[in-house]
Amino acid sequence: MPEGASARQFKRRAEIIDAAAQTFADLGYNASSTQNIAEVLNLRQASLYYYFSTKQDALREVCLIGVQGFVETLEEICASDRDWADKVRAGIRHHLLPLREKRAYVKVFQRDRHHVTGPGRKQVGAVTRHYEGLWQKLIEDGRINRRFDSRLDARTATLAILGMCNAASAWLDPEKPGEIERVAEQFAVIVLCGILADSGPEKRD
Amino acid sequence: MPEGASARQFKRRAEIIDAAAQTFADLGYNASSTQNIAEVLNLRQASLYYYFSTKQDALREVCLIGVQGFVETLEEICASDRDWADKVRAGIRHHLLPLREKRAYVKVFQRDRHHVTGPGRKQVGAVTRHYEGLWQKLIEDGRINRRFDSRLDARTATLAILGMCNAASAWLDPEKPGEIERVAEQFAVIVLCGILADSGPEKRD
Amino acid sequence: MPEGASARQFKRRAEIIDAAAQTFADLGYNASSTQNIAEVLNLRQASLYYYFSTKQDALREVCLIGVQGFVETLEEICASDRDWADKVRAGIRHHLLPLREKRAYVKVFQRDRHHVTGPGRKQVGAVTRHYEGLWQKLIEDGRINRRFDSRLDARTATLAILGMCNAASAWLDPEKPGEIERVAEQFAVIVLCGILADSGPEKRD
Amino acid sequence: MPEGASARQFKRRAEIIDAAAQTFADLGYNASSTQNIAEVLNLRQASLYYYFSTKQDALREVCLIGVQGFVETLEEICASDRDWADKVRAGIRHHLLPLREKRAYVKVFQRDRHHVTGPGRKQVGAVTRHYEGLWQKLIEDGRINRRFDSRLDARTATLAILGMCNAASAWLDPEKPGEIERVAEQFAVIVLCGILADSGPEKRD
DNA sequence: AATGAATGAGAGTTCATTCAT
DNA sequence: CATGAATGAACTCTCATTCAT
Repeated sequence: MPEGASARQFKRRAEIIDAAAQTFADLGYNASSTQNIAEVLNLRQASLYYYFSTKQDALREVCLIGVQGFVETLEEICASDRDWADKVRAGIRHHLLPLREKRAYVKVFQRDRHHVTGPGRKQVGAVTRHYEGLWQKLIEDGRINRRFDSRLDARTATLAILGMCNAASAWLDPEKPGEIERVAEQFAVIVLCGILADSGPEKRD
Repeated sequence: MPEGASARQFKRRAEIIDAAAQTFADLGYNASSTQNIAEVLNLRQASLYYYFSTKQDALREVCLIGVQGFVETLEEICASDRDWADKVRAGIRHHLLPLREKRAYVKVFQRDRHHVTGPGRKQVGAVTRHYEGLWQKLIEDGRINRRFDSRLDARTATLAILGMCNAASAWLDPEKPGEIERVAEQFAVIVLCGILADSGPEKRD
Repeated sequence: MPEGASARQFKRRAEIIDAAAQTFADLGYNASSTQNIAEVLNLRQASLYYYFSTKQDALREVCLIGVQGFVETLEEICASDRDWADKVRAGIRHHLLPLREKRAYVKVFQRDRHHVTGPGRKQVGAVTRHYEGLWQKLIEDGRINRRFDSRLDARTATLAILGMCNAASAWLDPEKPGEIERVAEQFAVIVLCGILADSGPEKRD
Repeated sequence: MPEGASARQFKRRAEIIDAAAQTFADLGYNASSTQNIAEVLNLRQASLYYYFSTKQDALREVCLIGVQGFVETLEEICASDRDWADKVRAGIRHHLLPLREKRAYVKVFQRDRHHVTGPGRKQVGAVTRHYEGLWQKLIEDGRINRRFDSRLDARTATLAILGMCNAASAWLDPEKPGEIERVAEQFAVIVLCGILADSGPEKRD
């Protein structure tokens, strides 16, 4: 059954890339040797090259999997007819959710994407810029529609939100049930309302 | 003039470490070769070892310079008798200000500190934890004193703020006059008040 | 044939260590570069590291092979019920015999053992001390049983004998048939009877 | 006073060479760095080159000092009208005596002389061969005159004696009063009479 | 008489990669 | 599929040596 064989192959390949992602996430791309990856898999170094042709290639693939879905999801959110505040809340939530299924990939993308060279570089860069652009447009639109504070600079706010969210991949424990949702909600509250308490009649700050 | 000689030595050494910081900041610690550093200085690679004994050592020194002052400054801010909101605002501001004078050092500290090994590792870790602890206490105290939102989890808020601020070292242009202050103020507004506009009588969110 | 493969591996590794032993014996450990070793084998220098992980490691292995058997053989000799003189004679003989099969290893052990560092150091030191101890006990016992001269200091005599024998690895030509046995016998005569001729009735010296 | 200055210079130079000898003796020539030597003297590395022009040069000088006197002393002994046994005894004694005043030099000569290259090599080799030749002649003459055992091979016996004596530089403690003389006497007894006890009427071995 | 600064050469070691099996 | 063996390139680090001061 060639199909079954192919499926098995496919799965094995995924395991290899998974090990690469894990290793890159733990040690960083440059500090990871192919030896490190092979050890995780109980494989000899040379055997890896049956699955990818270059360490660089593995990085590119890990990064691409790491961004996969971000753009589409955010586009859907933006296209929906929710309130802007809700869009931001959902945006944050869906920025963190992938940590559950592919934390290593996301982490590697965020930290090591700059080490992608060759043709993959542009691709990765383009996706990144596109994603940031979507966020920026979301903020900007919300501001123009007077839903967001008029003093805001959309780009700066975007980078603030993304900085906040990206850092989470370094400390958030995705195994802990409900943790991702909790953190996402906290982030959303901070971003939307700030940390100041509503202090009765007096306007804040 | 022995003093002049010693001062010259000191200055030269600073230049070397500066080049290391610059290189690490640009390429990342592991992707930086000592050769790269030497080229910046118009020096042969071997000559670097007259100034530091190990690439690791250079990293350690860069990282320590990179954190220098953060703790002290934040301690002063916390100890002052300002309002909590002002403390947070000042904290953010002084987290970004060092980017002006030693951006490379700060960036390296933030991104490559985990690659410090040996005795320096503990030192760097301790400072980092101390700094985070100060922030967390600041938030927590503000919350207990009902100045900050009671729904806040202090640790999560802390990591949110620091994530936001740290990311700035990757994109903020410290050469642009007033930029740091502008970004700091934007961050402060977001963190304190959120991005929502005050929309008249209706309470937000 | 996995067994054949394994045997081939084993043999190849032995060749590598052999080349290391040869090179160390010729130039001394510190004056031998891994390059030197590689040249003997018609291999690129980097390829050596497929077989051992460190030059130090190679030295350790060479040294251990160099001492291998000495202790066991001497123990057997001591345990036999020969006369003490015969034991000494046999001890000398079996100290020299290994030069035939593994001269380089023995030479390296004798001259460069002090350059073994790390965990191997203790091991090598222990074996050495054990071997010396056996000799010393042999001499001491012979003296106590009035077979050896009562004026002897066992430790000094031991070191005298070993010094004499060890030096042989520097000049004795083990290729020459019968040479080892000839030298061993000469040494035994000297050690046991001294060089003075029996001059009739008058006692010597 | 130029003479006083010159004398001081001379003395200083001797100190430098002394430090080199000490270091070579402790670590071996190849494992000794000029840095090691400088440390002993509380001097910077570069300063050494005021006193010798090359590490090789230092080795050559140390070696030459290490052999100095051996040939002359042995020649005198051979030329004297003592009995052959006495000559051997004196030869051994005067082979060990220099350990008292210049142990490091002797040790380096014995172990590292082969690392002398260039013009010094021949010189060192010639002295060595001359010294060995004197011993060999001494033994041979004794044998021809029926004072030494007729079964002896002079060359082998020579190398046996020298091996025994040379090894002493590795373990003999020259600080201990009387130790050198004691060891020399033990060696002489062994070499001349052997270790067997005189067992009454029955001839030994 | 000594030093600070620098350098060229080379050493040991690591590593991604290849290829025949 | 996987491995053993090998390699070229690069890297960090050491060291003897030089030279202006």
